[in-house]
Amino acid sequence: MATIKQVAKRANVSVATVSRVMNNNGYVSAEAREVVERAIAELDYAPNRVARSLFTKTSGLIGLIMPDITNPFFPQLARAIEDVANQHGYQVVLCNTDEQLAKEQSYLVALQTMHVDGLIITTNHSDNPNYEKLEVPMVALDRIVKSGIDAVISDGYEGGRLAAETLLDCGATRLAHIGGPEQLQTVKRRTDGFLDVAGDHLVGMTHSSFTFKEALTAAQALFDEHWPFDGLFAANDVIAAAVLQEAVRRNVRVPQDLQVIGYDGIELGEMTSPPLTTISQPIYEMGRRATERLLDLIEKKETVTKEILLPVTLTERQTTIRKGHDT
Amino acid sequence: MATIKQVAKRANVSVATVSRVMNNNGYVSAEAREVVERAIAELDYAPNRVARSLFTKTSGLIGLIMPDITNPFFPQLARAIEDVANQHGYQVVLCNTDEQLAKEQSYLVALQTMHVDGLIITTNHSDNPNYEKLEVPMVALDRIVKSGIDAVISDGYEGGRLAAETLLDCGATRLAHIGGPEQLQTVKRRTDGFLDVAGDHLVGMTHSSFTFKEALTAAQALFDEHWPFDGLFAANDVIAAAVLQEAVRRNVRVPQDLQVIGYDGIELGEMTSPPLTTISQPIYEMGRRATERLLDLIEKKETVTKEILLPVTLTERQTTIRKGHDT
DNA sequence: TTGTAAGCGTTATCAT
DNA sequence: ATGATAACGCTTACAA
Repeated sequence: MATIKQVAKRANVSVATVSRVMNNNGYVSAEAREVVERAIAELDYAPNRVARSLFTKTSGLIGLIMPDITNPFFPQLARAIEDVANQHGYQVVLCNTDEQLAKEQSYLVALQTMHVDGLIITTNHSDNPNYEKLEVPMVALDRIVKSGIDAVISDGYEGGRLAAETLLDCGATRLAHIGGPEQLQTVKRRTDGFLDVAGDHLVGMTHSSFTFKEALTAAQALFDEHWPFDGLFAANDVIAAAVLQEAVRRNVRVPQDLQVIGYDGIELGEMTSPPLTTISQPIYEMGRRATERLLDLIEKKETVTKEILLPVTLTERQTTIRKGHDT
Repeated sequence: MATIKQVAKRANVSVATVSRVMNNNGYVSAEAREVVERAIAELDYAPNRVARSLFTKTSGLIGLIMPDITNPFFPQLARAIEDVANQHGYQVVLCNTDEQLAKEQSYLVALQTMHVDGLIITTNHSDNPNYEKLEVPMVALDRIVKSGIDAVISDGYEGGRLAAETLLDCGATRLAHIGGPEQLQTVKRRTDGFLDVAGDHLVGMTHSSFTFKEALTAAQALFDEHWPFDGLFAANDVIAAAVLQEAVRRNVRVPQDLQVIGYDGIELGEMTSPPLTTISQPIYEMGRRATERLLDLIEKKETVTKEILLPVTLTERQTTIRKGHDT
């Protein structure tokens, strides 16, 4: 790799001039610009970002901290983040924490020492003190944060309500629910919204992690203990898929005997049989907004902290039966 | 963030001494070491990796170039790569190319100028000339590469054979196949293996991209034009899921009327109804091996190029019916 | 055993 | 309009 010095030499100018034409600042004559540009092209020169970083204290790097990219909710988020980062000339460093504080800490110092320009955090410990003393711009994504950290989330409470309303609307009268991990605030809101609308119609409920295996166990338990019910809301699409599978195993017909609504709107929902009705979060957009917000924080030095709340929508597929209804 | 200079001052030694204790090289007295370590602790000092990079010409960064993290095959791979990278003190930079050459190029220069220590490439253009002139260690993953680039792949040809053998073993006599994108060498091998064993039993075949939507269209066409068949091999699990969905739409019972085998062994296969029998690639292990190989290239300066071929296995779930058989 | 200083490739200040 | 040069924070000869 050529250096700025070699370019300068070849162009018969000083490194300062080369730097000026590259960064388009300061005065530089037309002729100078031309020779320099030729030299750059000839040497196939690209400035060393490490050296530049050392001086400017910016790296063009964004740290992305998530529990596990393998969880099907996160790839879309990561994609959105990487897309807009890339459009703005940033790269993203992927970190999987498995929600372990220790891993998170160690990533944090690694990222800090490599001078990342910003952080996007989709992890739970965002209320832990380490974040505050970090002097790096950051935004929390799909996580609620107490302190003055920016956040973008979608409206889980409304999503839960919408699920219950839809089920009722579709003629279900005996409702069941499988909630997510109880320590996840954003997920708990879905349950809260659902419960508030379901009221007395609720006949059974349990909780599960977001792994398919555990979801299957939870679904089995729910069927064992609370069947019959004719409408079920799952806290995410993976859990809903488990319910669907358990239903066929028990010869429960979906949607005729049991209507099911999932949550998230990940691609998996299209692939189940039958395709899953679900409450869709605007996943890609959440990632996009979070990144745009982060870039504002970085580049415009914005200082007021903001919380962005995005709406969710009902995606009707074939695990519910819409009946005619007023309104 | 404290600097080495501040540490030196506080410890009353030179920066060289501080550097020596941090890197554990050169002579340093016990007392010196102690004061320095105390100073480091007190100042909460961590060395600036950018500055270190500038000198050492290594960044601790690995570039991961993939088509699209959103494609369900890749997250597991990414996870494996990130895991082992992290265990060895490296971070990974995620790049989505959508198989577009232009994007790939621009990532390549970005990564190069930031001095990544190595590259893992799961993309198609790996035979393009840009890679060769890059002087960065790299390994191709799930891609076959002509030139002298290391690669880790799994045995697609054998996988295809295994699928056909299994279907035949399970009593299927009229076989169908949906292949993947034809330009993907590793995917084409699955088809080759399948066809070689299926022989005259093949009654119909088509191709599809790996998006669910297109797979559904392909499945419909296959049913329309070639039904009846009683054994189907899909080039990946997403396509198989589409087949399953189309089968229920047509009241074709799986596995009684039609047995289905997918390919990849992604989690999706557990979530379909019924759960999908599939040819599993050792996805995590592929990522692991690729990264370990890359680290060898980086750290041990290995120079002979190697191709690592991993075996695939049959994962029997419920879309096939194993009959008793000899051997 | 320890310190001084050069150098890594940039950018920006200050002369000229 | 251009060129020297200090500085960014670190590592490593080389000297002491």
